Amino acid sequence: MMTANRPYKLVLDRLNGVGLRPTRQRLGLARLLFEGCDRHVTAEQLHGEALSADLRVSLATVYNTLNQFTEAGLLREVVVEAGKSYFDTNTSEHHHFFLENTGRLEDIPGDHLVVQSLPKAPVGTRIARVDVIVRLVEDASPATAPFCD
Amino acid sequence: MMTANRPYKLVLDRLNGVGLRPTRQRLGLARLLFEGCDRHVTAEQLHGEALSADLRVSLATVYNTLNQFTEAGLLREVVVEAGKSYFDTNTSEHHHFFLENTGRLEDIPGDHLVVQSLPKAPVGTRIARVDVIVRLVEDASPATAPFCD
DNA sequence: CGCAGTCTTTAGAGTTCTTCCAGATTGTTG
DNA sequence: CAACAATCTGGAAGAACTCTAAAGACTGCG
Repeated sequence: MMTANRPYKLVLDRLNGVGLRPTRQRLGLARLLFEGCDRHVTAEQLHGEALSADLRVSLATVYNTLNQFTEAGLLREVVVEAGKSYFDTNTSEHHHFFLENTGRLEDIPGDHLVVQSLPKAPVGTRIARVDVIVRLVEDASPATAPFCD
Repeated sequence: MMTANRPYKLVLDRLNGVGLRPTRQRLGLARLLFEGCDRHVTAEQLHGEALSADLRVSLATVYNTLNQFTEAGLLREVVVEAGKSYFDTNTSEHHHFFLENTGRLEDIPGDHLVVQSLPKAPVGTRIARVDVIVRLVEDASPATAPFCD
């Protein structure tokens, strides 16, 4: 009853949890990012959404916030195209489909993909992360619209 | 005996093979790229090398050439960092180590890495390529210098 | 060989994405 | 609520890349 009336509560806790001051801008952006299903956004996209949602925020702040959230482990950066960064709200270990035609990025569901027999890291280094991008191109038939992005 | 005295012959054939006019610039860049072992370079890097090698060529031409070689299948583009493109002279199917500290990109040798149980592509699409990046960070001990890049 | 005619190259301007800056604003703490 | 620090902002700056229009270099044909 109470929580239902306080939509900010969840994201607020999230910001406090990582020691980021809960400003109007950060709260608003966090709601856009974390309320609803997993998302993959660029800074420009998120900025556009923020303006549409009547959240006055500058592009510089969107960049700052995305980077801070990423450092704090709330987001994960995914690089698939030169000169563009995507931010993924799903920080668990998983991989991606990238639709080259449209620039859409999607999680590969479940554990449908396994990397077998990882090579050992060269001397003096250790593996920090393994990224797999499955690049897709549009086929003859039109794709169905997905729920999330 | 003869071929040993004509170092340009191999790259010349290569350019002719893909229908690119063998200009001084393209020949020079092709030699830097394809004579010697497999390489991973950025446009700026290659431009620097060209100048050091007394090959007068503009940065715009380096970009043009790298893109043309890629379209022709002589190179493969690899994206690992936001806002930077690497070009790989090894066009066969393989994956990469990326050393986050230094920005070095290296091939993962042999078939030491296998992607198991690829998910099926979403309706209306088909898989064009699968990229695997194993991201490394430097450990305590210093890494040994590699032969190629 | 020589000269169209076409393809390439080039310097510099332009684009896009992102970060930096310095001053104004906001959140927090006592 | 004052004071201090953290944050936000628009605009300038930067990095990587592409575009443009004019000059230069190959190639094929005569």
